[in-house]
Amino acid sequence: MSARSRIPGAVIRRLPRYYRYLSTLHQLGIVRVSSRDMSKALGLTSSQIRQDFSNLGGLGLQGYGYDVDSLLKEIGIILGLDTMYNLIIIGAGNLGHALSNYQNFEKRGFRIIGVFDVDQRIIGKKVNGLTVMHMDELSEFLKENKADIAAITVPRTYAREVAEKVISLGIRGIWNFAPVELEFPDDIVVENIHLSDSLMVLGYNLKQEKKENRA
Amino acid sequence: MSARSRIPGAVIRRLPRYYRYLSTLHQLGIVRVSSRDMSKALGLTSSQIRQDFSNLGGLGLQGYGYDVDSLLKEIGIILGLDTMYNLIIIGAGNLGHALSNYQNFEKRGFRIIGVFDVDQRIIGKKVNGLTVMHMDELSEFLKENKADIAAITVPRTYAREVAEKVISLGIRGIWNFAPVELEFPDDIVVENIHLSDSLMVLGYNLKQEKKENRA
DNA sequence: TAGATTGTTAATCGATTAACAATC
DNA sequence: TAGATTGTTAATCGATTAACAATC
Repeated sequence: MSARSRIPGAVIRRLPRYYRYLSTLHQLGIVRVSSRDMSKALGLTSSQIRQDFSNLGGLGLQGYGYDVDSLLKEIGIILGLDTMYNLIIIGAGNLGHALSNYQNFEKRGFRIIGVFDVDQRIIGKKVNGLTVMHMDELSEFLKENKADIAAITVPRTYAREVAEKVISLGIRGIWNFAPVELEFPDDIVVENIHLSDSLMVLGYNLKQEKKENRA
Repeated sequence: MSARSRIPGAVIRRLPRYYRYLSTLHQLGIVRVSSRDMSKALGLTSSQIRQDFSNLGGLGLQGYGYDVDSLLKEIGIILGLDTMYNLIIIGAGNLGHALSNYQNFEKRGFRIIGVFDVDQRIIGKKVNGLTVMHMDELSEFLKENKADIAAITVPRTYAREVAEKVISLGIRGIWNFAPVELEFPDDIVVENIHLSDSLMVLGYNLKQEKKENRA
């Protein structure tokens, strides 16, 4: 059991942010960074940053700071960006289209290998070089192509059924965009993107902000 | 200072989920629900659910549970779903398009009133009944139309500049989809949707899951 | 060496869970 | 009344911050 297997969830969720910031520094040719520098740029305390990196193993050097390149590389390894994951997208509506066309994912090791829908008007059309297939072809497709993650961008009412289907076909990772809670056995990993939830929280915070300004 | 102004952030983030679940019950004609019922459906402890609702004010009834309709209504009020917010979308790429076409937002009190871009090939085209305008028209547009929130779906490198622009024109809410940290004065409210961050966390968790299964 | 900055320990803060008296 | 379930208090857990000795 390596130290890494106990990295707190809160830390893991910050790693992509560190990774992004360090990538920028790397591109700018900056070779060294202190927790204080990062603290200013990211709006976290330097204490938290050191605590976080300490969880990943001693990656810094006293009196010097952190070496940008090796820190970047290390975080990349922890996040598994050196691994290639295959994705399928279920639901070729607007959001499904948007995801299919997103170039950023490939750079991080996520490759979209198939897009599925049930709407005859879309099936056969091309999105980002991939032909949209009918859901009925999914089972065949997965026999010949290994997929790790299914992005679910179907309407709310179909989300559960679709998720159960892909899981029964051996997929373990669900990236859910439908506004429903999907609960599955522990060996299934689910990440939710609830757009309207986020918008509601934004609305709430705006309202609070206004109130405080009046007070 | 009402009790509500001190509702913890962690609770607020759960409210949309409660709201969604209660809406479903309402549609099914269910009039009553206990914290135990909700706990099973949502995968939270009943203790947490009672604690959460207790923060909102005593909304339940001992020995009975919660009245679905009044709880739904109350959470809606707290989240401000009775208020109408106007949104503009900056960046009419795939994601901007997807957001523009999303019908769900309007139901929750968020109305899209304008879509902007700088690409001449898109400007003038219609998305969901709105004509895409050039960024140069933004200032004029905002003089005649009040907007509360700007959704930023431009490439990473333009996100900061765009955010500063809309803030200078009086917008206080930023819904940021670009993979950058946007830090602003306290009176600006920012919600981030970092798609690739979420995907990286999903990848990490999948990897951990595999490891544990081997162990 | 002197100065800087990490890594770590301890203190604090906040969020979750457990337990149960209050009460419908 | 007896049974059920809330609301609340106290205990626990986890995450953040503060402080500083270790050390480059």
